Amino acid sequence: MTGADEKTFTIDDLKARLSTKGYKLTPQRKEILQVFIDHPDQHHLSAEDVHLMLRGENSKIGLATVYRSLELLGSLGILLPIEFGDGCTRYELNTVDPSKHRHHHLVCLKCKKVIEFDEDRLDELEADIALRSGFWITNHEVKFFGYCKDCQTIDHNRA
Amino acid sequence: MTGADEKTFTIDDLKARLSTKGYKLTPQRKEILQVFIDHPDQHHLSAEDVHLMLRGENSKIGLATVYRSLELLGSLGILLPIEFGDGCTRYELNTVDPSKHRHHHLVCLKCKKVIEFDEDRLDELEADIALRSGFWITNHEVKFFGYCKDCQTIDHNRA
DNA sequence: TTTTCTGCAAACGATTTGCATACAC
DNA sequence: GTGTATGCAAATCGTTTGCAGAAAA
Repeated sequence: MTGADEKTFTIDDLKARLSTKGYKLTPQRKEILQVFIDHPDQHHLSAEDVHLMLRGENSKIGLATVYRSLELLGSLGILLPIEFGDGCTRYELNTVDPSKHRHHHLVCLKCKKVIEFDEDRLDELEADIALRSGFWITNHEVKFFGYCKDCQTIDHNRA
Repeated sequence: MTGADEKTFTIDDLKARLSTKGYKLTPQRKEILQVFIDHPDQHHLSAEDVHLMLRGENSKIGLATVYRSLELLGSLGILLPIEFGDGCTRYELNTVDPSKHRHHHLVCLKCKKVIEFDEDRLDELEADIALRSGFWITNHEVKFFGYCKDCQTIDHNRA
């Protein structure tokens, strides 16, 4: 559902952004970005997800390094953090063109399944809000909550 | 900014919803709902916020009970959970009319300030998504992230 | 060489849970 | 009375941090 051919970040981009801010290009930071590049289908990776995937590839990276690197890549605008209320912060690869950021998440309250939508109709609203609030808006996030086809049973009150 | 005169839930509503599901109306559950009713200005209360407020009012309620009750009131549709990425789940009082749920949150990435907006333009999009996905959508959540007037300094990369 | 980065383990903070008692129904 | 709810304390889980050694620049 999400366009898989939008331009995202490369290892060279990582190198450039790191050095601009005085950070170093380490193998661990490359490995982590590579995980996101190599798995365009698996967005929404948590620190533990990334850690397990790298360990599975013979990396001996530490979990703390994964946490630190995910936060760093987030602050560099290479990854975007997202919260689905499942108790951990997840990340997805950002796109180079900020106007291409926009997609929605549709979350099933019962099975926790997450579906993505590319479409966005909030640019006008964002402009209004920026104007009225004086905020410099850098991103927005839309989530719809409900029950997917499979989970639409009689009682929706108890998982 | 949020309409303060929209109809929200009362203790009687709580009683009704609890008994429908076989839950008991306890003084603790009443106290907690009352906190939200008594402080329409202070939305976004965390479990610890509620606990401290009640302790300040001579209640001897336990923190675990606050957590359990907030989740219960959430599952009854009386409260709505929200996440602002500050490390804890917060709740706000729901409105009786589900079409009145809609408001946005504008979050400053630097000072963590949260501003609310009533306006919503997503009904049409929600209908589209429901139709295409087969989801039964019960709520949606929109957050804009950026930097408030006070925090618009030169370097936005480090808090 | 100099400073940043890493891995480990311990610390941390929010939330959950086990259990005996207390209470709503 | 009976089963649910509470309070407490201990346990849990995701995440952060201190520190000594390793490695970019």
